[in-house]
Amino acid sequence: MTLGHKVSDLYLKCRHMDPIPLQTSVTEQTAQRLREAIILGEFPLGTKLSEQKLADQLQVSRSPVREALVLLQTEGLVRVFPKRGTFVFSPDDNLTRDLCEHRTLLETACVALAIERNHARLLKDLKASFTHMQNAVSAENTINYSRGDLAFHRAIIKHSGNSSMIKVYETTIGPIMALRTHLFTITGIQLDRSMEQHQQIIEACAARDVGRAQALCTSHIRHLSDHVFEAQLG
Amino acid sequence: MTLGHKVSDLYLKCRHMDPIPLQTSVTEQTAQRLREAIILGEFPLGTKLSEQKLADQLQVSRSPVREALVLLQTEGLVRVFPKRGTFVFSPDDNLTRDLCEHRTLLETACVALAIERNHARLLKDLKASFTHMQNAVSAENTINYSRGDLAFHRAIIKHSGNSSMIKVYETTIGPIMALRTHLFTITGIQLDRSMEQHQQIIEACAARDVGRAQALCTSHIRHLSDHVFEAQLG
DNA sequence: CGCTCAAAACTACCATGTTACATGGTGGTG
DNA sequence: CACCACCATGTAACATGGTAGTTTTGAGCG
Repeated sequence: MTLGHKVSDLYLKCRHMDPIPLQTSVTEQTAQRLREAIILGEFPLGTKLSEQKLADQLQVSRSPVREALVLLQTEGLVRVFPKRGTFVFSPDDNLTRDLCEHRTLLETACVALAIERNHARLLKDLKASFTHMQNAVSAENTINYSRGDLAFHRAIIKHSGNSSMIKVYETTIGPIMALRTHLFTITGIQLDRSMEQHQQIIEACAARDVGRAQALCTSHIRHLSDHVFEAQLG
Repeated sequence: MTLGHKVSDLYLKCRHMDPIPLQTSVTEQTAQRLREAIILGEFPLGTKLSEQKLADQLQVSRSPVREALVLLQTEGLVRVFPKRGTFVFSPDDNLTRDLCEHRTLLETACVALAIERNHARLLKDLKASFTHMQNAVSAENTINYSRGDLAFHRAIIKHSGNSSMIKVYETTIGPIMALRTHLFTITGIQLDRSMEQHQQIIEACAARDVGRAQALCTSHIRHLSDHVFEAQLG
């Protein structure tokens, strides 16, 4: 279990929306480290998380851990049962369906807004993420590929300009990313097909073809959920 | 047997706290009380919340208060500035716009899903809420009117059947409701017009007219946001 | 009279201690 | 042998105390 990230690295990674994060509390650092750990699959889904163990590993007291777990619960990554313990979320069919349905709603709405409001910046970030993913594919680095993929979709949300949706997207995509990580470790993923889909989304955005971009996002997410269900992950 | 009661009896009573833990922690109780207080306008928007004061008022220690504030922060009701304090959220133009845009997205999506998936139950709850609001209007009880209004829109979300959207809706509508409460205290609201809008939404849902229901929800929310902007609340 | 700086008061933040609850095991009893 | 009450242990929930940082205010100085 490798929780030993550098705080500064994590801080840079989670800087998508913080308006004024001049000072970052231990609680937030702890939350970020745990978030990463769950998303990257270092804790198997459904396992119990001991506050004391986490506190020992992260070299902090239990208070920040507790508050971080409260945060992660609102993001759907863990489930807290009073007096019994905290567990990493474990998906069921319904939850996966709901999450993907919700993500589709958000991304289709945001891609329309982003094309309308921030066309240039959207394209810039999409292309940058795409290049990042290409490099990851060449290097066969699945972790970096995931990061690029995440950045790609975050760009769509971010450039919608809607702070509320940006915030919610993070809490929606967390469990999905954790699921996908699990998927990676079990079945792998069809990288070239995924790359093609992203490429098409970029083209549709470049052409300001909102309808096509939305359709592509929808099918892109559907591919993922189908994949999850095939693997019977939930 | 020397003792009066058998342990097994107690076990039966609290056997399995299945879907929702019936044991509610002090933290959640605290969060609920603070949530209500903010939404009902007991704390003016933007005011500073002292952990110690709140702990004294609520007769608990500071730990539950802290964790409750973390919760409320994720719901957008308060804003925590490390080492500086916790403040009730104060809206600006952009936030209000974003929240209403987001709420519109959720409600239009959910009303379509609800009509498709839970038509009967949707209508039942909508009508019940409507009756509740009518009674509140007769009694000139604005608090009850707010509750009914909230229940009305929650019904739409709930019967979409999407757990992820249900969860997010709460965190989206919290600040909006707080804003509306503020609006009430300042300018009042056109109750009859609002009632008419709700009535029309019910009719559209009854007729399974998805497009019309969505359009009505959109304009309903737009009325609210216009009202907020007119009052220059944010 | 206004400005600067420093000290004090306040506050959040984190650590530690205490209590209460849940769980697994064991011995006793029908 | 089976079942159930009791007990021990581990863990979470809550309380409290100490520390570091921020804001404020007031006194001294320009």
